[in-house]
Amino acid sequence: MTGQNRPSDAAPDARDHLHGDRMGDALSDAATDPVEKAATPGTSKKRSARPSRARSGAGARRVTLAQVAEVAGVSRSAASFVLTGRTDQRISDETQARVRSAAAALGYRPDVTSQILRTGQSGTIALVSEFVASTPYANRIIGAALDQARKHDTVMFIAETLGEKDTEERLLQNLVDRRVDGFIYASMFTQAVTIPDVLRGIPLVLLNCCAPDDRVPMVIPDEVEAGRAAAQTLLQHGHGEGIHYIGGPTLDFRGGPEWGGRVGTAVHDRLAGVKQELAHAGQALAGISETDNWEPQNGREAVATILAQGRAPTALICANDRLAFGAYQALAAAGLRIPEDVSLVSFDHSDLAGWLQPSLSSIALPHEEMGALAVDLLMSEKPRTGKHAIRMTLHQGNSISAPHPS
Amino acid sequence: MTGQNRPSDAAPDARDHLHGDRMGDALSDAATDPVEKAATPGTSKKRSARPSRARSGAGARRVTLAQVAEVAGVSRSAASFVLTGRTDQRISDETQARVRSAAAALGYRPDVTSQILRTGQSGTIALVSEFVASTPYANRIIGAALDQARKHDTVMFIAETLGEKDTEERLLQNLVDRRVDGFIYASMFTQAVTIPDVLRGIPLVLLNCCAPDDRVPMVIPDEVEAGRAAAQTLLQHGHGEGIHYIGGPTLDFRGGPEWGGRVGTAVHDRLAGVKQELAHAGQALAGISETDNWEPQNGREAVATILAQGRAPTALICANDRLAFGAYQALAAAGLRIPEDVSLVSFDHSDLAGWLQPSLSSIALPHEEMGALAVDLLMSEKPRTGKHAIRMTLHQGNSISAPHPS
DNA sequence: GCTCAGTGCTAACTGCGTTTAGCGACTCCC
DNA sequence: GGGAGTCGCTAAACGCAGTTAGCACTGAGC
Repeated sequence: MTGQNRPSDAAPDARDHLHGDRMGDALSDAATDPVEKAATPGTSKKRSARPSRARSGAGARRVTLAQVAEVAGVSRSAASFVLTGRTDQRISDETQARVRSAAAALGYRPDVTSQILRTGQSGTIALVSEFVASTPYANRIIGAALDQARKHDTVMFIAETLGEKDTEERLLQNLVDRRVDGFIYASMFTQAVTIPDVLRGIPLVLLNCCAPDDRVPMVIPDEVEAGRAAAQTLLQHGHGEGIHYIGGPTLDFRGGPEWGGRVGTAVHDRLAGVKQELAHAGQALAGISETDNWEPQNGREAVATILAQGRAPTALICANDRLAFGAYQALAAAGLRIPEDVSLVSFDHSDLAGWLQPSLSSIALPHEEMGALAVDLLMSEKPRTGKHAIRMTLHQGNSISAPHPS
Repeated sequence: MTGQNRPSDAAPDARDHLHGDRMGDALSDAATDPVEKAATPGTSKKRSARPSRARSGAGARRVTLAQVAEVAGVSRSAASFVLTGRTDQRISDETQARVRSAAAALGYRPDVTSQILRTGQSGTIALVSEFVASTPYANRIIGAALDQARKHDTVMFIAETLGEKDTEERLLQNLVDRRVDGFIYASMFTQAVTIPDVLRGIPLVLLNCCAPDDRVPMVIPDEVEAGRAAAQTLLQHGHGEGIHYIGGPTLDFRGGPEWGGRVGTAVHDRLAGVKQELAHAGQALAGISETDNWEPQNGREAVATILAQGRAPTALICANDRLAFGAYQALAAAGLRIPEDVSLVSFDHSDLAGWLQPSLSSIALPHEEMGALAVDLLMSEKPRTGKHAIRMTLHQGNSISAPHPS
């Protein structure tokens, strides 16, 4: 990364470095190595002999506080007091004006690194997840969180671990080293997590995941309520005996077997809510199709199996939109119409729900709301701790009607 | 963000700059809470080799280089030389070993902020984009880039501007202030961009976008080649006269009218490649359906219109998978079978392609490859500048067959 | 004439790792 | 034995802003 790839060939700057690997070399023998190579690119052996002719172009300007002070004819301290707005220090209005205009004239920007070094605070937060940014399922969490951070006038970084503990450790340590002031620890799908040790002692909000520690605010979708809503809308349309559930409670995802259908997961809670609501109306599911995964293929297979077994259901509740997509395909293949022959309701309300024909009634995963709330909680002085269950709301499509009189 | 939301109820940490009684806290705390304490360890004068509470827990308070040096019985300079692996400095093997074991014993981690302040380098890169992380279209760019960065032993941050110039400016400035060593400036969809001034003078790679400046490496998909491949596969299956293109050249997206169908965009190049290949075989498109957008609805409407006009095409080339999805729906509604009656080929090879039945033949947008290459270029000493066109490869589905003998 | 409070500012130190200049001790060589 | 060279290390400066202790001065009050 030396420098052919510069938009400006004018000015080599201090960033020039070669990729020797300093820390790595130094400590490679220490197997237990606590001082792991902090990915510090080396300046070691042949440090570029380039004179750091420093600033020239626009990007390189580094006006220091000392320069501002000099121009304003005051001490650095005074300049600092003015620019940091310290009201407990007495600086005459006239001097304040001089400092401010000097700063403006020089285009002074405080050096963030020094500020961090001195204050221990960076004024930034980070959203750390395994796969939220790098997969197409929960991205809107990110957009909403960024948007909210902007409203709080805070810069938010996104960091992604790709699910590897080792990477996570390094990444978090690096962020902590950079004095990130607070963390949002997010998960692509709702699950239980262990709070990494590195984060202890730093403001934290869990997003779409939960931990046993009740002192941490956790933002999760209210899946039970969502399940109830799904059942309710079908009941309201007159369905009752012929409701079949696809998705099932045994889904393993990545959480390992012990995670499977535990309380607090989409897998468990959506179904639990459905059952509750039906029971409340004196009904019960006609059947449950457990699927290994929640992709269209699984939906197709499940529906095909159900249909092969005889009586077609009057309605299907699918654990997510992709399963529902598969159901659409299988129903079409069997010559059954939606919603005339079979009604469908699903969860997530992804783009897919709007793409299908007829459009799919789906209960939205409130990713936007969750992302925004997580930021609000992190930024608040005294956040309410524990679980914050966000309501999942039904987005009506055209996939539900009264049951076909059979 | 003061700190009720702490997983650790241990009181103040370095982040609460209560500089008044910090020391007191640190000491009393060392007594009561051996685990992690935030406050800066006493200004060190007397206290010699404190017990190696090592890296207990994690918020474990910063061990400084001075402490390592003291334990090892050398000066800070010597310790620094050893730990940074400066081979030009003469330190005996024995001293080196002492320093290293002291560092290990204390769980020393260099303070990144100080390193940056002194060296002007942070050992990190950043991927900045408008909507790559926050929308579900190009996420795999991120996963691949992260993965590659990890292979280079470098931490990569992700930053997202949400398309606002103002936010972008602040974000980039912030990252530059933090001495990010290099940038990948990425776009959700292929487009021309203006390189922000802040980035001048800093290693840069453009990803999925391009700029007039030839000194910058740019990674873009080879859309013309992709268009040719799409046409070619249809020609090979015997199609010729009845090929219809959906997507059109007038798509505006967000680029403004002057951007529309410009060379170097998916909008323009895919179609251009198709035309080239057909012309080469002495053929031409039977028709082009320009659509305002590239969503399923647009595909449905386009196909409905084509069918209403009379002769059904033998094959459709759709500018992306979502358009193709709409085409599937419209063809099904018209009772036409895929591929028996109409063949389909499309671009992007998103998940959707695999979900459809029959599976959709689609030419992959090489997001993984692009993300990885961008990182490689950024990390390389002397990257090849200018455009790097990445091959888009056809993923065969079951949506193409020989044309129906009409 | 002297204290006292308030005003307006500055010198000096802090954070922490990196880097330069250079010092004492020893060896080598003519 | 005197100069040069090497080895192994240290003191001190440096990067930059934030923070504390305190100084010089003015005007009021007794």
